[in-house]
Amino acid sequence: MKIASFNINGIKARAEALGSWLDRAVPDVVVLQEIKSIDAAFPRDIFESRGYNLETHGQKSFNGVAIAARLPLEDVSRGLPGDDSDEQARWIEATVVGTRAIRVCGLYLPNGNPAPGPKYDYKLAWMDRLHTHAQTLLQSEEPVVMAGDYNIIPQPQDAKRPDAWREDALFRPESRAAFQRVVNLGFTDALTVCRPGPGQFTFWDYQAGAWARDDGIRIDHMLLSPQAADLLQDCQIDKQERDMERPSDHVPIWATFDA
DNA sequence: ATGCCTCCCCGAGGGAGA
Repeated sequence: MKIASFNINGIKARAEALGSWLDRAVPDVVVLQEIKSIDAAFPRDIFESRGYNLETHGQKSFNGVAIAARLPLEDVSRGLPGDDSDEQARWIEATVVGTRAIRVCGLYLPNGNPAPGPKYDYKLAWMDRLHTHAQTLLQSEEPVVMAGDYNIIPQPQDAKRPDAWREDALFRPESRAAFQRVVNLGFTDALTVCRPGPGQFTFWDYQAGAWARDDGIRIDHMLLSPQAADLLQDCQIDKQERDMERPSDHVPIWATFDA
């Protein structure tokens, strides 16, 4: 089973690039972030014309996540538990059953800039809720994949110029520690297992020729529960998508599983 | 490198992103 994550930075602006990537990558499951659309306006045909089932958790203008699969999406849940007053659409999860059932979570973790400030407080509070929910997911002792835009640069080697990010909400010590606390529950960062080493980026800013200079950061991740890690076959970043017509500023990351 | 783009809203120009 091939599971992919893609921050598309606007579903309406990315219909062509996304469809082209789906035809080449052919993921069995894909989670999307920053759809920037309400559910009713989502161009479902991108997926349904290719035989995918689709569940969206949209929001007007900002944020918004979705999950699509060529198999049925079971037990769909929207929203990260832990704060009923949180109206930002940043979490969706569903179970996909191949030869094994996998609980697939798609997440769009808050950016948090400027830091410090209320947006940074929201990011850290959201990560506390993620930690709590991740514990619940682990208790199932089933394969769980938490994939998405974490807005976290885990290590200095995950940025071309780490010094430029020292004060940024994506790289501040509190941010990285909160990410590490989730990993330390027993999750595996799929890319670091399959493709260890520096310079593997998933985001390049539109500005200042960042892509041309390969001035990127790795902020899109796939965290696997122990039961999912046991099934892991491969994990890669589809870097070439950044060179396509009207690209997102992120590229897809995917992993394959014996399931 | 505290924003040189691009997205969204809409029908101008501001908010948001990372």
